[in-house]
Amino acid sequence: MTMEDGISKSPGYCGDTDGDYDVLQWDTREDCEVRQILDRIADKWSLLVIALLDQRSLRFTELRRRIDGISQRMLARTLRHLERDGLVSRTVYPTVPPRVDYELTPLGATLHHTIRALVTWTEEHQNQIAFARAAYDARVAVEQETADREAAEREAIARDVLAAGAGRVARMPSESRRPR
Amino acid sequence: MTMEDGISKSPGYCGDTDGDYDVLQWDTREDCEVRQILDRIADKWSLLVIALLDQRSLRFTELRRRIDGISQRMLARTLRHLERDGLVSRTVYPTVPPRVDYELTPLGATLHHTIRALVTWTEEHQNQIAFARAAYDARVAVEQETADREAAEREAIARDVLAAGAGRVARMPSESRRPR
DNA sequence: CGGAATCCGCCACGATACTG
DNA sequence: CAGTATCGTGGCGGATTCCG
Repeated sequence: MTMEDGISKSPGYCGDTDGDYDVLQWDTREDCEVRQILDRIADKWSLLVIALLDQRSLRFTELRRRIDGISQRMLARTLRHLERDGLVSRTVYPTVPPRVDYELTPLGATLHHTIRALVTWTEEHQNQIAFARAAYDARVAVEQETADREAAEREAIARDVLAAGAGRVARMPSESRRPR
Repeated sequence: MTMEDGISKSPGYCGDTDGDYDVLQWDTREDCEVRQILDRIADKWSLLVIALLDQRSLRFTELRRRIDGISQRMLARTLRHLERDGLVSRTVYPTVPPRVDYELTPLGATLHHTIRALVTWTEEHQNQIAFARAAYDARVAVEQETADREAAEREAIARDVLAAGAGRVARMPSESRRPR
């Protein structure tokens, strides 16, 4: 049992939830527990699993087939994490072909609403984001191009000066300049 | 310009947002754009930056100091990603000590509510999760222990059998079986 | 079928140093 | 001050194999 990943034995509270927290101090308490939990539930696969488990309980292979990009290792890991966090429950039927069902716990069900909100936001704004990205990329590309041109120009000038400085006549080698 | 990370030039749509999407098919369209955006905004630092930028605009160093765990590299990267996605805007004041302000765009402001919801959920349920984890860990520890004991027992039996077999005729080793 | 264990590539992230 | 460039490393995640 290598334990491989960062499952800490001791939760180690760092700040209680007394309800007196301030939005402006939210950042300070960030790297305690909230951050960790957030990273866990918002990771690559957890969102998917929770979303799929919302309506009905599913078996391991069913989940595997529905998610499609996931490896059995990652699915097992994700499910164990979610089970550990009390978000999904695991029930084993000791039949001849072993069968294991996963379903959302009440706690997991409450999370689902929040997750849906996030996903919905993403869906609703993905075109805006795509547009913003395209604009940004275009702007960067232009800047890059002009920077390249200017750099080439400077280089050509430097070459010219050097050539003129180097002994003898040396006619303008500016012909070697490569406009792009 | 190494481009280092996965900033793809071409967005590459894979499913339009025609409003006719079904919750049950949400999983299938997962690995297209939504997943990518989700990973971006829910990553380790973006949430923090957006949360901090909610009320007022901040300079680079101000953000750096407030987040505290972050390296200048990650902050720069995060800010550029958010800028690219059109969630924060960057304004440069060409003063003698250069000054750069970051603030949320309207789009970024809309995201803030959703993020707050997620964080709030986490804050409200972190004790439940901690409890579930403790219970899970305890259960696993117990199972682990019993498994170890049984393994040791089996090993002892195996040793007995081998010793009996090595020593000539070997009387029925079934006596060494430990009924449980 | 439902995993656990092992090996391994790769890249995300952090620390450091340099630029404008 | 506000970054970029370079390097080193831990761990995430995939492929494979074995077990109950």
